[in-house]
Amino acid sequence: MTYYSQHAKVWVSVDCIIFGFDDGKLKVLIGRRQMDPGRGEWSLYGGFVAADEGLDEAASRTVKELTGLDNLYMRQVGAFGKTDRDPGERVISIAYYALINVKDYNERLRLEHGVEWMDVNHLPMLYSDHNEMVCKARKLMRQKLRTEPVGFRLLPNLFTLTQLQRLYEAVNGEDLDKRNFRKRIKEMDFIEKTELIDKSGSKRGASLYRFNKKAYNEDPNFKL
Amino acid sequence: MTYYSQHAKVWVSVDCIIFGFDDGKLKVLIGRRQMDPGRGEWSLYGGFVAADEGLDEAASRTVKELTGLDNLYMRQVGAFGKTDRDPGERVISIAYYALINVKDYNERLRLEHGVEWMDVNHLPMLYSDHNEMVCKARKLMRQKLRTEPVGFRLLPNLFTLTQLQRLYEAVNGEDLDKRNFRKRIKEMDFIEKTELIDKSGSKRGASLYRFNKKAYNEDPNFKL
DNA sequence: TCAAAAGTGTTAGATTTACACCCATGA
DNA sequence: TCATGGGTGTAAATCTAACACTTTTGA
Repeated sequence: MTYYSQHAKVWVSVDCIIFGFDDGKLKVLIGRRQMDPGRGEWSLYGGFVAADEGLDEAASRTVKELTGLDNLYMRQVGAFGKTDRDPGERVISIAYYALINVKDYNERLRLEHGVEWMDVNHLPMLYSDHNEMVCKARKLMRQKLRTEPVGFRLLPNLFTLTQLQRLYEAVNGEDLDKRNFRKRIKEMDFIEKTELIDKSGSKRGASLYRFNKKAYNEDPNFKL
Repeated sequence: MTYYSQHAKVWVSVDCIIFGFDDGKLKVLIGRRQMDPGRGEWSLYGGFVAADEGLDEAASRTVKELTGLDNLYMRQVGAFGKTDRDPGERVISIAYYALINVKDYNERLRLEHGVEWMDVNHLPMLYSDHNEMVCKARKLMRQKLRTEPVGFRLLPNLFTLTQLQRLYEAVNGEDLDKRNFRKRIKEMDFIEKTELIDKSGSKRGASLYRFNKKAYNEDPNFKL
C-alpha cells in the first residue's frame, strides 16, 4: 500500500473510433462534445473507466451506451497520455476501434446522441488528440482487414461481391481489379454464395454471399 | 472539474520489454521483483507514471533508470487493464518495448539492478500479465522489423551480414537462405559495406556493414 | 592440411498484374 | 433498345524459393 500510495493517481478514459461503411465510403461516428472543456467541438465518443471495470469492458460499455450494440468486433488502438492532451485535467485515454454495420444502428438512437457518420477522409479538426487516434485506428484496422476476415463486420450478413470490393477499396484507398478480386474470393471457401439475389443495386441483380465463420475456422486461409 | 471528479482515479504504470540480441538468440531483460505484492517473482522492469509526465516519457525514464541508455528505439505495445491484473491494487499498465545493443549495457549496472537477459523462447512464468505483454511486444516488434530498418538497433554499429541474418532468423523463428538474404541486402543501398573486416567470427574474416540512416531517408525501400 | 565460416548466380515455380467483352434486366 | 452493373479467363511479368561449390586462413 505504502509503495503504491507514494505515487499519483490519474483519470483514465476510453475513446471509441466506430467505423462504418456507407455510400462506398469508410465513415466514423463523431459528435459535438457536450461538456467542458471543449464543449461544442467535434469529438469521438468516450467515457471514464470505472474502478471495478477492465479496459475492454469499459470500451464495450461505452459503445453499447452509444449504439445499443453488443458483441462487436473491437480492438485496442493504444494509450494516449501526453500531459496536456486534455485541457482540463490530466486524463490518460485508451482508444479502441469498433466495426459496425451502419444499418444496425438505430437512427433514432443516433440522433438522440447527436452523433453522425463522417467520411474518414474528410474529418474536421477533432477535440484534443482525437485525430491522431483515428489515424492510428485506421492503420491498425487496415492491417487487420488485410490479414483477417473481419471486413464482413462492416457489411450486412448478406452482401454482394461488388459491395465487398467497394469496402476494400475504401479501406485501402485504391481501386481493385474486379476480375482479380473475384478470383481471390473464389479461392476462399468460407465466403459462400447463396441462392439469393440482390436486385437493389442493378437491374440484372447480383448474387448475395455470406461469411461462414465455421468454415473459416476449419481452413483459415485469408489474404486480401 | 465536477465532471471529472465524479469518476475514480487509478494508478498507471509502464512496463518495459527490453529486447537484446546475443548468442544468436533474442533476449529480454527480466529480474526478480523487489517489492510486494509478488516479491521474488520474475518480472519486467517498470515504474509508475508521474502526474506531470507523458507516457512515452515515463517509459524512456524507466528504461534509462535501468540501463543508463538514452534515445533508444521504443514503441508502445498497449494498455493492460484487467481489474485484477495487479494483486495489490487497481493499476493499469502501459507496456513499451525497446531495442538495445546488449554490448551497450554496462554489466555492473545490470548486476546492480539484478536483471538478466533471458531467451525470449524460454521465459519463466512472469508476474501478473507480463508474459502476455512480452508476447504482444514480440508480435509488434517482428512486424516492425519486417517493414522498417530498425533491427540494426539490436546490433553494434558495425555488423557482419551473418550477424544480421542470425538476428532475423531469431526474430522470425525460421532459418533463411544465405544467398537469398544477401541478394536482398545488396538491393538496399543504405546498408553499406565498409572496408573493415571482422575476424572474430571466422578465420577468413567477414566484411563489416553499417546502416546509413541518411541514405535510407532518401530512398526508403526496405523489405525483409 | 583441414575445419569453419564467407562469399557468390541461376533456374523453375508461384504469384501478381493487366486487360475486354458478353449478359440480364428495368426503364 | 439501351444504359447499367454483373459476371467471366488468359497471358506476360514479376517475385520467390531452392540449390552447391570455391575461397580464405588459423589452428
